[in-house]
Amino acid sequence: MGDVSQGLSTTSYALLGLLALDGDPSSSLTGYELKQRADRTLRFYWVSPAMSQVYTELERLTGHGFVEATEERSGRRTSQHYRLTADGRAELHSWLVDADADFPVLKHPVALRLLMGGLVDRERMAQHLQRYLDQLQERTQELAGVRAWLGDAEALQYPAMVAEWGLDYYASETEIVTRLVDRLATLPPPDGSAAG
Amino acid sequence: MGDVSQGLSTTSYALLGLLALDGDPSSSLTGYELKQRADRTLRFYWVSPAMSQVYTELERLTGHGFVEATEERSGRRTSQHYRLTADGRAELHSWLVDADADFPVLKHPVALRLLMGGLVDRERMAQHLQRYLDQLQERTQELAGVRAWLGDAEALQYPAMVAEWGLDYYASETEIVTRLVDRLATLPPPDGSAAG
DNA sequence: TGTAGCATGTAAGCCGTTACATGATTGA
DNA sequence: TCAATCATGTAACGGCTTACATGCTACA
Repeated sequence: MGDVSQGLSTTSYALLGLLALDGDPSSSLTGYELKQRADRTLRFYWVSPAMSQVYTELERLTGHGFVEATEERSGRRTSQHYRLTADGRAELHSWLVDADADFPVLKHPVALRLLMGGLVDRERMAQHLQRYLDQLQERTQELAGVRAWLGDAEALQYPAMVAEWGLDYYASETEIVTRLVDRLATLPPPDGSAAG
Repeated sequence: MGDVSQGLSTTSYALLGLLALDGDPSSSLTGYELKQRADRTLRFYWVSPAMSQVYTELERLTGHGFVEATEERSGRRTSQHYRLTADGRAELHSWLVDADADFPVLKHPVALRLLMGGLVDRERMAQHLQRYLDQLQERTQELAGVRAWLGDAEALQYPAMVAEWGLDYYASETEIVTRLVDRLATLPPPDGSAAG
């Protein structure tokens, strides 16, 4: 049973986790609903996979026996509802317990541009950072909405903790970038290196 | 010439940027050296591509005319040294100026596990977080080394800024996670939800 | 003599995206 | 009746990794 324990991608486990988190154990979700859950939480500190990827993963997980589908019908429209199996729950549990979590990977296009700040004028770099600050604010509001929606129920205390972690992170990032903008403004003149 | 301006991946631009940053404009790097530069800086806020990927990108960039290779020979060993072309510099510049930078993507396996913290016992989660704190400290030391190595030369002030950004981020993350560990310790009992 | 580092590549394959294709249901 | 949302998939392809393969050079 447990011999395929290393075969799943992290995204697979993430989706398995979303199914496990969804209230009572007998509840089931469509691929579409799962994608919505992912958009709501997963995307802030992992990725929200594309719809097509969600369906692909659900099929893979079904093949492993970690989820099972039941076809439901309303009118002439059928949809697959997926539910975590006991095997799936065990697999998820052993992943949570065993695996050495990788160090987080940050793909930060803004930092990447700042690295090469010497190639463009300061104003332009400041604009990039300013735009990033705006985006950070948007994101913060979105995540604050998620946090509020999670409420204070004990069943959701871990998701709530993660959401707060994200909010703390955004706050810190906002501070850092604000300081960077100030610092850019008081930088010594760029000595004309911007030319090719 | 400029009609392929949207064709490069961010990693390509990152490598182009490393070539541009490498001291005097006439300097050139081997793929191997470029990979070392990437390991030193890029990996903290982007990714350090695999060797094979570095060579692939260099070939692609050569095809676009953004870098050019010269074969150098020492003993009976030959190696390709790559240098940014004027076109490459222009391409990089227009990317720095034009492109709307994407919002950063964070792939955070530790946060992902904490999300499902309710499925395992608190001790286990605390151990994950503690291990993450240790890794953060290692990373901080590595990045502090990079920051020191960059020095205070004006030519490297932007890379230095980015390194400091990273250090601030690690410091903030360390604080947040430390608080989380404390909070886990004082959490109400897990009410036995860990069973299947 | 042998190992670590320098240096370059090819092949296979996974993960994930975008684009495309289809059709039902709800509500304005 | 039209648009938005629900719902499900396939095809093509890009980016990146691991594993494999090769050979030189410096040094202990």
